[in-house]
Amino acid sequence: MVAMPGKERLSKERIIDAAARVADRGGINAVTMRQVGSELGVEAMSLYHHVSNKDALLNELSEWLFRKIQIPNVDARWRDALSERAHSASEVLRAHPWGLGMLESRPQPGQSQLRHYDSMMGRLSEAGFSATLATTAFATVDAFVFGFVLTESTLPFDPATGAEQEYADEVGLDESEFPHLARTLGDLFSSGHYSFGDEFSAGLTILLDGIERRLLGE
Amino acid sequence: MVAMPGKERLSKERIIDAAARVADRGGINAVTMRQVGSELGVEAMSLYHHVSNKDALLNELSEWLFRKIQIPNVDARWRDALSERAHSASEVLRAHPWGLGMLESRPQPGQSQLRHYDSMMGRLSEAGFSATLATTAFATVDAFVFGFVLTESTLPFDPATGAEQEYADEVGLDESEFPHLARTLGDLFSSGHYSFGDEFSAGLTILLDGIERRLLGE
DNA sequence: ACCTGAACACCGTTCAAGT
DNA sequence: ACCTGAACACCGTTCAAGT
Repeated sequence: MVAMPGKERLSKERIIDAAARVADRGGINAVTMRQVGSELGVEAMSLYHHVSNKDALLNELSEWLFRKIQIPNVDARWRDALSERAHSASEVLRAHPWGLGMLESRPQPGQSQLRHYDSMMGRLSEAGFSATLATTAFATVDAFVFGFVLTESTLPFDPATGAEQEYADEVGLDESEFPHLARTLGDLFSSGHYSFGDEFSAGLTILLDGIERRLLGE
Repeated sequence: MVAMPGKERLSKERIIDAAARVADRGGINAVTMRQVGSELGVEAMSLYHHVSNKDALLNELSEWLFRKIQIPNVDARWRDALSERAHSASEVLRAHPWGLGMLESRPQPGQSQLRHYDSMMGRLSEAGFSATLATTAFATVDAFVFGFVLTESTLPFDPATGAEQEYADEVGLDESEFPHLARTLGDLFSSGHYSFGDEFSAGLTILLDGIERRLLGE
């Protein structure tokens, strides 16, 4: 048998990459053994020679994604380290929003997560954080990042395009039913350049300020 | 025909309640038309007389869940209002962790969400928040809550039982590979009563302190 | 008006069979 | 050693049929 054109050997790596492409196109529900197989020009059953089942494939996919989050520089000051982690994580998750839906059903922090924890605990303890405060700080920043991207992904407009106002107009919020909300939105848009995406750094700054205050008070 | 024992008339409400029970038992993936039907002693096809399809049912289920989050008292001070919202939301989501997985794939804030936004904007603007700061404050607290419960749900131990140490021992973290992490965990557990669940109020306090600082500085 | 059975195009997974 | 076809028990959904 001659090698077929465009048909390389299967491997775990190629399967995970294919699964990621399928998820990027159609969300996590599109990731079926049959779809991933067809992305590779192969029957679904062939995948079972390289991953033990679908659940294992999803675990690998989750690791694949979280490995993309950058580990902050060893020389970074604590504030930069937390901030870099937050920005890198939010970028990765924004590019692959299906990752959040996976978090809930995947168990266990994987190797890539542990490497992140370890590195961050190193930076923070060097900066004088107690074990407790370091844990709180990291957990809080991570929770904020995950939750923010999750919220963002449910918005009915794309925050990147700044179409917030068009959306609000379109919905035609009932002013008598939601007076406070209507006024707030009016105020936001009257400035002419409100973007929900900016809330990310605003929230992160509030968080880091809160952590700094706690650090100095310890 | 005589009414069958235990077989009341179907209704949208009964279907949503049944779907919630199925999700509580088996997670969101267990919510299939056939499973929900069988929970009600009825064929899957019968459901289509009351909900247009599965997607509509999941939207109703999402509304059902978010309606459970308490709207803070009108007289509450801003800090209490945000704190009550955070605690109520985290309780509801902790009791029904499948709700988070739904957020990502559900579009649109529903009526119950809008009511919350409106009420909170009312409390915050009375307390002197600008529209921008009010939005940032609410978005940040919500992101933190969602993200925290999401993180918590991926932990391999139940934070309510305080079995953190047993887990850490069991994993047998490689001290040479993750030295900082190992030391941090050692410090945490040496106090004898570390509980990850406590990170919630610790993080929330940091957040509220950060918001207060911003409010006074405006 | 409300419920159902059969049917269709999908799933994950097993297993025996091909090369 | 690696891939596949047929099969099984599941999905969501349609549609014609029952009461």
